Parts: sequence; C-alpha cells; structure tokens
Amino acid sequence: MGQVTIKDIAKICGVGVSTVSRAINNHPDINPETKQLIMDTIQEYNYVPNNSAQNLKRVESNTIALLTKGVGNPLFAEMIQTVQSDVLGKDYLFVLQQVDEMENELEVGARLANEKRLKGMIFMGGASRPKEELLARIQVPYVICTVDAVMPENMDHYGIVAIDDEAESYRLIDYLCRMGHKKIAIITAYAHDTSIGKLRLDGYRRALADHGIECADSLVVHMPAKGQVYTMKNGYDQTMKLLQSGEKFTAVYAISDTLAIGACKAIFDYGLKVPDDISVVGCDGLDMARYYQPAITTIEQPLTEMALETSRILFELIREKGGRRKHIFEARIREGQSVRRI
Amino acid sequence: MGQVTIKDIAKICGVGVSTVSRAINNHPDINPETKQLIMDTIQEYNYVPNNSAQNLKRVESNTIALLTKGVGNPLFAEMIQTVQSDVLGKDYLFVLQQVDEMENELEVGARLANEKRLKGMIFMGGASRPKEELLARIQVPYVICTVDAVMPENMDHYGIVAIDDEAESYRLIDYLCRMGHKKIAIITAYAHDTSIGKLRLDGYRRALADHGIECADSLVVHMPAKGQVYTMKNGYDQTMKLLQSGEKFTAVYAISDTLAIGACKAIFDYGLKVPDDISVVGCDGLDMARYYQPAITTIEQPLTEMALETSRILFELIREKGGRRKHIFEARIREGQSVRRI
DNA sequence: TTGTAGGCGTTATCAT
DNA sequence: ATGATAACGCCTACAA
Repeated sequence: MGQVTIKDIAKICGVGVSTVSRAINNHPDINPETKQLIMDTIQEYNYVPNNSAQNLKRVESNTIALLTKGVGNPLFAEMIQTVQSDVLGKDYLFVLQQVDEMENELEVGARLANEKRLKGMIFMGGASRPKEELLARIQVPYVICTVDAVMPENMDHYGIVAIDDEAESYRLIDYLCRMGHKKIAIITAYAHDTSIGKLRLDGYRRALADHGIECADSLVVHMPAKGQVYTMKNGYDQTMKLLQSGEKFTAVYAISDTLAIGACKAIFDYGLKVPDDISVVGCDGLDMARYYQPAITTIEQPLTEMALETSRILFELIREKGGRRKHIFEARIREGQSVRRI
Repeated sequence: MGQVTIKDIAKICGVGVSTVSRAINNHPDINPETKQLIMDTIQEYNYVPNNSAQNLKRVESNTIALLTKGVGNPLFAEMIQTVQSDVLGKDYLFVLQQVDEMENELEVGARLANEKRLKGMIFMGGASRPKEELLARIQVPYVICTVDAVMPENMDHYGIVAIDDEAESYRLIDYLCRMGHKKIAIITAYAHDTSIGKLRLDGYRRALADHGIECADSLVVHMPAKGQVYTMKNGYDQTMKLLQSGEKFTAVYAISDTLAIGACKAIFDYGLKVPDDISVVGCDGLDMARYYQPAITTIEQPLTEMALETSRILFELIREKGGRRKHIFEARIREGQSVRRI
C-alpha cells in the first residue's frame, strides 16, 4: 500500500471516513471509544493526513508564510526564530520561504498566497517602495518587517514594523560628531539603492549638515556590483580600498554590523588601530558586534519586540479582515569600545 | 470572485478546462493561438494554479525539503543557499523547514514527507544516532548533511555527507601540541552530547593521549544547561568561568567558531591577550573567524562542495529509488593569528 | 453518534 | 485540437 489514506483507516476500523475525520479534527460528536480506536490505528499505521487534500477542501488553511531573501542574515535569523515560535504557539502552520536574490519577494508572495491559500504573510526585508501593481495582487494580510515601506494610499490589509532608519542613522552620526569626529566615511549599499541603504545614507547626510560638516563624496563608499551586500568581505574590501586611496578620515560608519566587522579587519590589516587611529560604528546590534574585539558601537534594534509585534499585527489583520497598522520602534545606541573621543 | 480558478479561465476563454491545463503545462497538442489567448487571460486575471490541487492530483510532487534546527546558524546558512540554488536549478520546488528546538527533526520529516508527498529530504545537523523506529517511518530518500550518523544496518535510501569530526578534531589538537601547547582547555557541548560535540571531544582526547599528555577533567568545559549550544555567549561565559577558576592553560579549543569568538572576548575582558597569553582555536571555518581580530585558526569545512554533494546524492537516490551513499569530506586547518608557538 | 455523498481545483484518459 | 469526465484525499452537510 503506497500511502495510507483516511479510507484505509476507516476500513480497518470498520467505520466511515467522516468518523475518522471527526476523530482527527477533534470534533465533539464522537464516541470516545471509537475515537480511541481510530487514534490507535492511526498511530499504528503511521497515517498522516494529506496536507494538499486538506488545503484543497478547507476554507481555512491556517498557514502563515514568512518570506525573506536572507534567512542566513543573523539579524533576520533571530527574528525568524521568534516569529516562528509565536505562530506555532497559536496553532498555525509556519512556512519559511527563502526568496532567491534575483526574484521579487512580492511576486513570489503573491504566487505563494494563491498556491497555498495562505492566511497571512510576513515580508522580512525587501524593497522600501514596493510596486503598487504587485501589492494589488496580494489578497491576504501581510506585514512588512524591518522596512518602513512607502505604501500607496489605496492599499489595505497590511502592517509595517520597523525602525526609523533615517533617524537612527542620524542619531549615530550625531553621536560621532559630538565625539569630535569631522571626517566620517560611510560604507553603504549600491548607489541606486532605494531601501535601507538609502535611508541610512540620508540620515548620515542630514546629521553632517546639521553639524555644519560638508559631506565629501569621496567618503561615501558604495558597493560596486550586484550580489549580497551586507557581508564582511564587502566591508573589508571597500574599507581597504578607501584606506589605500589615501583619503583622510577619523571614523567609519558601516551601515550594518557585518560590514563594520569587515571594516575593522581592514583597518587592522592596514596597520592601524581601532579606535586609536580610526573609530568604527556599525548598525543593527548583532551579537557579533558585541563580541568583536574591540566591541563595536552600534545601533541596537529591539529584535524580539519587533518580531512579536509583527506577529501580533498580522493576527490582528487576519482577525479583522483588513486595515492598516504601523509600528516604528525606537532603537538605541549600544556603546562598545570602537569609538574614540577626539 | 474569491480566487480565480482554472474553470474561470476556461469560461472566459470559451474553452474547456483541459485546454487551459494543456496551455499551462506546455502540452504539445494545442493550437498556438488558443494557447496565446489563454496565457494572456491568465496574465490578465492573475491566475495561479492551486498548488494543493496539483499536488493532490499529480503523481510527482517534485518537491525537496530541507529540515534543520538552525537556519540562522551561519555554517548552515551558506550551505542552504547553495543547496537551494541547485535544487531550483533542477526545476524542483524547494521547501525550507525550520524545526523547532524541542521537536525531533526525523519526526517532523516523516510527517512532512506524507503531507507534502515529498520527493526527497535533506536533514542538516541533527542527532548522530537517529532512532531506527523514526527512520523506518521515512519513505522517501534523504541525505543527512554535516553529521556522520550511525545508521541501522537494515536501512536504505539514504545518504550521508559530513566531515570526520573526530579526526579533524584530532588534527587540530595535534597541531596545537606541535606548537608546544600542553595545557589545552576544550569548550564543548553538553556532557551527555552524543553528536558532534562528543566526536570532537573524542578527537581531542585521542590527540592528547598520543602526545603523552594527560587529559585533565578540569580543562574539559561542558555547557551547563539545555538550549542553544553554539552561541558566542556560551563561549564567553564558559571561558570566563574557566579563567576565574584559576586553572592554568595556554590554549583553548572551542568546538565551534562562534564559541571561539566568545572565548576570545572573555580572554580580552579578563585582561589577557590572544594569542600572546592564551591561544585559541575554533572549528568550522566561518567567515566570522577570518575577520575576527586576531583571525581565529580553525578547521575549515568545504561547505560549498558538501552542499553540492548533498544535492547530487539526493537526486541520485531519487533516480535510482534507493541505495546507500556516504561521502566523508576532508577538512583542513586554516591558520589565523590566534595561535602562538611556545 | 455515525455513514453517505458531493465537491474543492487540478490533471489525465478518453472520446470526439 | 479540444471537451467531458473521472479520479486524487479530505471535509462537511445531510440523512439515518
């Protein structure tokens, strides 16, 4: 027998399929003894309901999907963990969908929602200006996490959980300026980035302006090509290039902690010291930054709270069949030993 | 209209459902013009075939699932990426299933295989002595990656891709001994660990023995409680405890790079220097170890090759409907600056 | 409390 | 080349 089905179980137990179905789904109208017999048989024959058949029939699929391009991104990894526990705790199925770097997460999401008749979706990371045409194709509630996406006016049934990247970036640069730094380099995303990279760059520019410091183009370092952005290797390579260019600066702002670690290593390899010669700050508040030597001063996001809020909002949207929610969290500077007062 | 179905498309185009199905699935017997009309309509109405219905009907589900407890584990993250690309490239669907820490991955796998009619599975990490009773429940081919699991004699349709943890551990300790170290502490998993933690500890013991060094219990540090093992925090806490105990040692072997980073930080915080006062080695070959300051000497696993081999073996098992495969990769020592000759 | 039957959306087998 | 129709495994009225 290939796969045990509900019919097999019914036949073995000498009952109808609906009785088996009742047993499985904890329906009230069933004789406890019959139920016990059925459950035992299910155990014995190792029967598992065919999920496809259930989904096909059920109005409620009870599945939440989380889509992201970076399951490996330590920033996301921690939040995913939290969201998953929360979702499973609410007796929903949880599907983690890694989106290929070349694909559009909304496109994949729209397809997935149909295919699996999802109850809700979470997008972790992604574009900050999602295309209206793609959003329109998504029929289920969803929450965009970690990106304060700019949403079209007429959109509905969505939530946003993020920090104010521009403002937090500003806060950090402001801090550096108050520490006496004037020549601050930034290691940021692609030149044409429209997401977090742009926002953090904007904050950097505004802070410098407010301190009356001119923002030299030569100190703004973009990633050169496509591919994974927030890697230590990128941080290393770009910082090394900057050092070798002979450009003078007293601090480096890497827009992620991973980049910051690469930056530190480049400075050490170049024969200089952090923070004695050059100060380094990162962003995100990863564990890694805390355990680096020296510990890297960074912007710490309240990851657990954000993850829980994401889940909370999603279920609220599901329950109320729509609406718009937005929660911008406050981050804070976590001081390490990577910044020197000058 | 709630969800557009194949019937709707058929009706709109004035054709039968089977014709639409033919268009979707690139069947030969169809008029190119009709096909074009159908495809256009599908585009316009944003129709997506219901995956559940397809799976229910199809003999072949063409889905591969990867199960792991640590999507966030940087060691796994990279391999997952590689496997996913490879699987998608072969036109299979790829499902990433994060297994909750409290669950048994084989149990979840057995269930998932039935539910989704999987074509094959990959277990990344997990128990090194899987229960026969659970293995027996898995009907589809699978590959266990990164663990050289001890399999029951009568098992079939599985593959194993791993390194020889005991031997590689031996190699590393042997290296330390040749560098003149005699007092080598080890930061390892739970005392009752039967998986990678045990194997690496065994290698450590054997290497010391071969060098005529007594293995002091006081230098073997186990994790105290349940929970995530391979975290920087654990490495930090345990090393700090060891330092404060007053025990003398010249080197620390942390059985993962994450633990090693925590160990380094503890040493620095204690006021000592790596490698001047204490040498540190890790294991796994993470990027993180390379960019740490000082770069941590570690055992580098050929992650990409292992990931590709995992995929290759799985498809071979699928094609041939069974068999047993095993590929133990050779790792190598990647020298950093965290070890001093004494 | 239990069984029968219809249908969920799709694909495949027949006819036509 | 195309359309009707029978499954796939399950859930759920409705009937008994």
